[in-house]
Amino acid sequence: MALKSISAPRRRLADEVYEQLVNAIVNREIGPEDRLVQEKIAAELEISRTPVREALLRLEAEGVLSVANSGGFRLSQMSEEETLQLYQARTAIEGQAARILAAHADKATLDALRVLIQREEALENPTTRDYFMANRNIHRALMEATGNKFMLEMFDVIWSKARAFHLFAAIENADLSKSLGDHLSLVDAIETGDRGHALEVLTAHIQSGFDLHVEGIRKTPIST
Amino acid sequence: MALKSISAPRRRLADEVYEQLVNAIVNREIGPEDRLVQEKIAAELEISRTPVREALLRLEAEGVLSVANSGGFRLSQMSEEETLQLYQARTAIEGQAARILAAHADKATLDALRVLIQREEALENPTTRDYFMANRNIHRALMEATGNKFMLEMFDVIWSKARAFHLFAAIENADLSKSLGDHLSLVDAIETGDRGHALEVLTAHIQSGFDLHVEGIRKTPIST
DNA sequence: TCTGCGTATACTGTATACGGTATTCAGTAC
DNA sequence: GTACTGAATACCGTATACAGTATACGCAGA
Repeated sequence: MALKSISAPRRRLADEVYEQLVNAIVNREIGPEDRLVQEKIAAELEISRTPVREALLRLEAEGVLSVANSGGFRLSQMSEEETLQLYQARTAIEGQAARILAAHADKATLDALRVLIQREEALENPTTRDYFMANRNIHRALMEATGNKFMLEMFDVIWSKARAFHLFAAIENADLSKSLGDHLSLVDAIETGDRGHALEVLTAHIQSGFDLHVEGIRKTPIST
Repeated sequence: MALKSISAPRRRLADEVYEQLVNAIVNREIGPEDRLVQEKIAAELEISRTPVREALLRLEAEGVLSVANSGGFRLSQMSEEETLQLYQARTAIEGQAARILAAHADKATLDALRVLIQREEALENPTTRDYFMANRNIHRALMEATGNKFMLEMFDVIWSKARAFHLFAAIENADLSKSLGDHLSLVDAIETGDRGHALEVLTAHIQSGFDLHVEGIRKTPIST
């Protein structure tokens, strides 16, 4: 019979709290000055402390929050050095994906990627957030094409941090708007089947995003 | 004054439970047939369900456990396909580390690595677990040398899974014993300063571990 | 013996209660 | 005014209590 698994796959209140917190952080409703206290949040949401605690602990484990000296949690701040490291990590994951695709991907997969890229890049009156999402969707599609669930997980972890710390965003704004079509040439590089080449092009692509990010602050290449 | 910070940095009961569970899994005291139920574990450890629940949920998030159909948690099984993917992920992280080191590392760092490798490989009457730990320590030292905390985190995630699922172990047994000195040549490859070369040598090293692993089962290269 | 339904129970998620610890603040001595 | 001490309090971690849900089991009817 066709009626299987309507069940939302185990929805916990903690998940809800988690999402609300992430949204609040992304929308700048929670600033670096705010102290997040279990009881306060629980009262605000009119639930008990238990799920709130779970959500906060999860965010702490992910490195988004850290314990404040006087109780409660604070947004962790990401230093410039750490930003660099996050870009390096991105290169590790996405670069390997490019290598895998260069070696394995068939034409149909690559063409599907091209279609998706063109769709995502066709933005009208885009906000910064739209740019972020489009860029993320494109890069995530590349990851999905490899079919590697662990690497996809890591991709999501990295981009969650980016979102929480408002990275990969302002940058990509400039990037996407002025170098539209860049993503298509990534696919071209993959299609050559040359793993090394695909890796270098992907690395350069991410590097250019990073360069825009630190422009005027300092000049350090990501891996090279 | 010299009396600073005795404080154990926030020890929670949940951490304790978590460790005990991981140990039990690694030591095969928990098999794929066992069902892990919050109340049972809590009773066994003579604590309440709250910290137990937290630990179980964490292990679920890490993919080590999954919910059993009739309540409780089970060990998740890793398929051969997933094993391949884990090796690919390993290549992504450690390969990028090799690239970074090839570009940046100074001689002192590399020499320190060489010393560590020789120390770790000097095993007497080693068990499989000893092999695993030595191999892990060596590879982890490479990661630490890059100074990238995100990549180090991902390394730990990958190797935790490996430990929980008893991977990277039997394999490395043969690997280490018969190709002692392989790790030193990794450092040599890095010292050439050629990023591409370093990456390829590292990839080949991991590939050979994987090949041993699936030998006689099937032949699929990791990324190529 | 097999099918189907109803009840028991097993286990979870959420709420609440309790006890401890660390920070803060006020009061007192200098 | 400054420095120290002690009480108040704010917050957390753990235990326990409660309620809902899904699986298992037994019994009635064929």
